[in-house]
Amino acid sequence: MKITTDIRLGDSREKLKSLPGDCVDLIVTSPPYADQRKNVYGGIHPDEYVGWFLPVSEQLLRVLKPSGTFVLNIKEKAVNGERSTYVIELILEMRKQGWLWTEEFIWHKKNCYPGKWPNRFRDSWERLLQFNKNKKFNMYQEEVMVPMGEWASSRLKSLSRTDKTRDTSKVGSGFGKNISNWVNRDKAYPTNVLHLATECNNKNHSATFPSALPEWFIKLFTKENDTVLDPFMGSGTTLLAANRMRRHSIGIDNVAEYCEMVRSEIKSEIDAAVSAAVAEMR
Amino acid sequence: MKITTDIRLGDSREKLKSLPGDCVDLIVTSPPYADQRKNVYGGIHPDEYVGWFLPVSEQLLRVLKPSGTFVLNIKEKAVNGERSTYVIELILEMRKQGWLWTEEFIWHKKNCYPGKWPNRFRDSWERLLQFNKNKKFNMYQEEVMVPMGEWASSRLKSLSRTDKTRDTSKVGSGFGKNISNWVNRDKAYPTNVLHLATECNNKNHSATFPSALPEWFIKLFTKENDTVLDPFMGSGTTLLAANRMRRHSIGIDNVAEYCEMVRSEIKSEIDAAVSAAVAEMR
DNA sequence: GTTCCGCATGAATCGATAG
DNA sequence: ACTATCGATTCATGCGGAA
Repeated sequence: MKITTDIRLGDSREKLKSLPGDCVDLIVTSPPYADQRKNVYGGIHPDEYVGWFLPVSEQLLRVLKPSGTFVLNIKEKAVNGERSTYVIELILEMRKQGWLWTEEFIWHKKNCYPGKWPNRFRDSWERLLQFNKNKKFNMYQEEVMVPMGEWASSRLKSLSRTDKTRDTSKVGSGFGKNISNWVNRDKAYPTNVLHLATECNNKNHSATFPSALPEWFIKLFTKENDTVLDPFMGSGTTLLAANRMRRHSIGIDNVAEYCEMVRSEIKSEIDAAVSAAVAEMR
Repeated sequence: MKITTDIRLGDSREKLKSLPGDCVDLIVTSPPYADQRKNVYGGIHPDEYVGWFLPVSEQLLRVLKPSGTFVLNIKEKAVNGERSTYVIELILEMRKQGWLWTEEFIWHKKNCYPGKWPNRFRDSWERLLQFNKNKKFNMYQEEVMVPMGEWASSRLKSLSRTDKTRDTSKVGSGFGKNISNWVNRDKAYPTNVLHLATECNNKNHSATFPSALPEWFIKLFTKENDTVLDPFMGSGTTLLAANRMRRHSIGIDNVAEYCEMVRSEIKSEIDAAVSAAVAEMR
């Protein structure tokens, strides 16, 4: 079966209306955060953020299948010495729309942004909010547990020197990591904390999150030939992962060159996969 | 100077009223979670939790010094397949009381409780909500620094051209302004994710948090002879840490045997410390 | 083939200064 | 008073080329 990739240029609030209802198995997205990435997107004021997002989530509720899942990657910024409240307000408002707030995963960023301030430390985590339409939804835990071997080993391969140093050190009042516990363990049960680095090596375009992030949720919440939607596609990390994993995908973005770029990357990945397959058959 | 430990038996909502205003430098507490530890605290229904807690936080706002900090360890439980919203509602209500929601730390539990559910993974993190009265508060960041990654030594050995030339003319982050600050630096500031085990060395008492947790916040937000308060003392982890670190402490609990137990543990720790000091002097 | 080293860059935040 | 812009501060990672 051919895997389709549907990329649409435009504002999600409008473009989503053209999709039929109950057509998507998984939504993974990272919308522009309030007042961030102004150069690319407009930049939404924190006070207006909830009102700006609710029309989108209303449409997402419509297009998601009853068995589907919505994963929202977001983090509130610190303004004037205080954390903004628009994210937690959004959770409350989305529940009024009919969403169930099923879970909150944590993305623990290994390499967070540097900086120093008199009243706070570096922010090294983001929220991964899970929403569902029903209490019953598709979840293929085994799929994540099997690749959990890869997951754990790739995590160990890059077990950074810093992690090791801080393990043994008593400085910092006994805080430290003990990831080495994972060695020699075949299967690991995942938890709701994901420990990943941001990919900061993208050439021209800022990747929102590492591809391991959507990959993990795609494995967990979909099977082959299901459909994944990202209404704020950006550089297309979610769509590329979906395509590689043989899931159909729909992406929406209001920046034309992003749409073009993702289209051509998808195409070149397909071409590469085809020629690899051909080479193997000979 | 003698370090005092003040343990009071009773309900926090009442007992806190007997404390003078602006007398506490740091509050660290882990209140009974909704509907849990029923046997001990009677259990508060999730729907009533906010209303139950607000009179306490109102008193805490009164007794905390303007330069002080309130650290609240809490996590919503999953009820009926959904995460309860009482924690985020509490944040919004406490802001109405006058609290600033300064930061949300994550306690990433190394070895969380094993288990498996059809629709969720193990919960391996808890919230550590930081509240303050003022934008300016005491914070001793140097006290909790962690060893820096090894990359630093090689980098500083030969200051790379990028570090020297990188300036704000490029988009975004301006590194390379004051590299001289970095020479001979071997420690880095921590982040807002705390990664430590759920050690419960309290043999037969309801497990709260590991002592490393209050220790870290006591280091960060107080100095010697400051005063630490735990309005839900339980087995006294916070008070014991404060006492060891030579901070005065106040603990409140409505279970008489907890109060007795903490008193006697504090006493035996002091006795042990005294005899160790005497032995050293001989 | 490994390991090592140099390199670029990231959803940042605060305070001061300017309009 | 209130917003907009600018400067200062700060780590850790994965990649690619070299040893």
